[in-house]
Amino acid sequence: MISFEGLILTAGVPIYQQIVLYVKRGMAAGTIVDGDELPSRRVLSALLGVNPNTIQKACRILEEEGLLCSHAGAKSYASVSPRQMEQIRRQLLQADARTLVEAMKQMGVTREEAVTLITDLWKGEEEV
Amino acid sequence: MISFEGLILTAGVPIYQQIVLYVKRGMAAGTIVDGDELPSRRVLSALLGVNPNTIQKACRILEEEGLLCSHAGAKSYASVSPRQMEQIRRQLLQADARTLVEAMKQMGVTREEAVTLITDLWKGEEEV
Amino acid sequence: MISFEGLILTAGVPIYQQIVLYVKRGMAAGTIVDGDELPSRRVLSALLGVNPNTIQKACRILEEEGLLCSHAGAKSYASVSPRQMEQIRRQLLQADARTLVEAMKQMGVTREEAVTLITDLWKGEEEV
Amino acid sequence: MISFEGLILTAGVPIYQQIVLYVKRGMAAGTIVDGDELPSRRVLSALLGVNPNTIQKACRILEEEGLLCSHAGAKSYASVSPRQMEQIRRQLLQADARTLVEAMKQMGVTREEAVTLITDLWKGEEEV
DNA sequence: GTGGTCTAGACCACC
DNA sequence: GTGGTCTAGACCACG
Repeated sequence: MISFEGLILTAGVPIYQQIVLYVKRGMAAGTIVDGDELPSRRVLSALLGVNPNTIQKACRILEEEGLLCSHAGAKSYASVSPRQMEQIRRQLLQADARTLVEAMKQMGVTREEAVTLITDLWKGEEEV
Repeated sequence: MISFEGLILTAGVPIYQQIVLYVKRGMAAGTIVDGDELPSRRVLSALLGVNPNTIQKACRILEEEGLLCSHAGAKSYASVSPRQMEQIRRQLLQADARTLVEAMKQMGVTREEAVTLITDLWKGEEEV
Repeated sequence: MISFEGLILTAGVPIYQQIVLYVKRGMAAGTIVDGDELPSRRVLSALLGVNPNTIQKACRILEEEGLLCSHAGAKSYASVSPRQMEQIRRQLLQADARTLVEAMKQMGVTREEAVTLITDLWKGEEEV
Repeated sequence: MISFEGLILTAGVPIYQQIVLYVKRGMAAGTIVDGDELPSRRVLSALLGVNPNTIQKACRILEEEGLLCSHAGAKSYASVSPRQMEQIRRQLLQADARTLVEAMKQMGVTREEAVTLITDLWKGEEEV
């Protein structure tokens, strides 16, 4: 069963997108593997405190991308091949890193400063 | 005069937020300093290819945060003290870095791998 | 025993409604008369390839309208008086005809054109 | 401006489908021609007493079928070629007539009886 | 119990 | 003012 404990919803960005991204990142990390069972719409909606319809939209998108397999009346399962996993991982890493680099450069931060900032934050979070 | 040449609008996220963030990052970088003049609503609207109302909304937000000083019928000027600049810089850097670290960790990326990814991307962009 | 051979399920409209309508039309046609036995839930479910719950819902509606008489653990029988049959027949015919006339008129079809269309289609189906 | 006065919403069938069908029938009848302006979402929603989102869904479907042309911030216009009009007309007429013939046959009505029913109803409505 | 759809109301970007 | 999107709640068919 896929766990959504680590998902912290942020205001201002569409909820269904956050759910889709969370699942994709889990697949990229290997936390979510092929055949994993997804909690039902109702359970997930209660767990995240959002409307079942919002969950449904996220699931529909994942299904259209071939990452989720769901049939009426039956449970839903993750459907991700090693090839897809690798592709997702690369895409997400590139997108995240690129966003940060763009922001840093625009703020006049040097590469060394950026790396220091990242490593410091990384260590700080590990202590928590 | 504040330049908006580096602003590349991304689809999916509110335009006025992108404008606000662009100005804030410029202030954090020192590119935009206290007293800098903002292009008129009309000019900016034409420059970015967006609706004047959208520009107006971004300006209103910046004004409410005390980062823009505008009087009716007159030009608008950046209003940022060294103390504000430092605060904005720290906030934005922390936010961006934290977002990346969270994403990387969720995807099971090690610190070394993340740093390598960042530095590589940084160099690659410099060549462009 | 009531036959359901002629029932062709259409997607998009609730199945239980289609079943109810099929039975009513059979009563209006005299194909289904008072005392006729209904196949069991299980058999009907298998015959139509539908969930037993859906069959159950259709039966409940017919029962509430007094057109079906079923006792726990026993078979179900059609319960329709000549008066009811005539009423159902008139209602359904009027409803169907009215729907068509409305549609035709809205599309600017003349009465002659409509009659020709109907008779042609009628003959065409008889050949099949 | 396209008029929706003749649209009477029926319960049990999706509202957006009824709206789509109404527009198509208008095109088939020549009542709605290429370039005709559609009332705004808000106006239509108030006129029909339904949610603007329901109107939006109907419009989206019409747009996907190439029968409506709408741009953000601008009015929406019907977009139907003579060829499309003829095609729609044929499809709708066939569908409506076929539905009626099936129903009538199932109820054991003869062709003559059906035609009489239709013509009588047609005259009756004309008097109204 | 499951997933899927329809209607509803609020918000956003744009003219 | 316009069209477009997101979230919400109720309902349906199904296993």
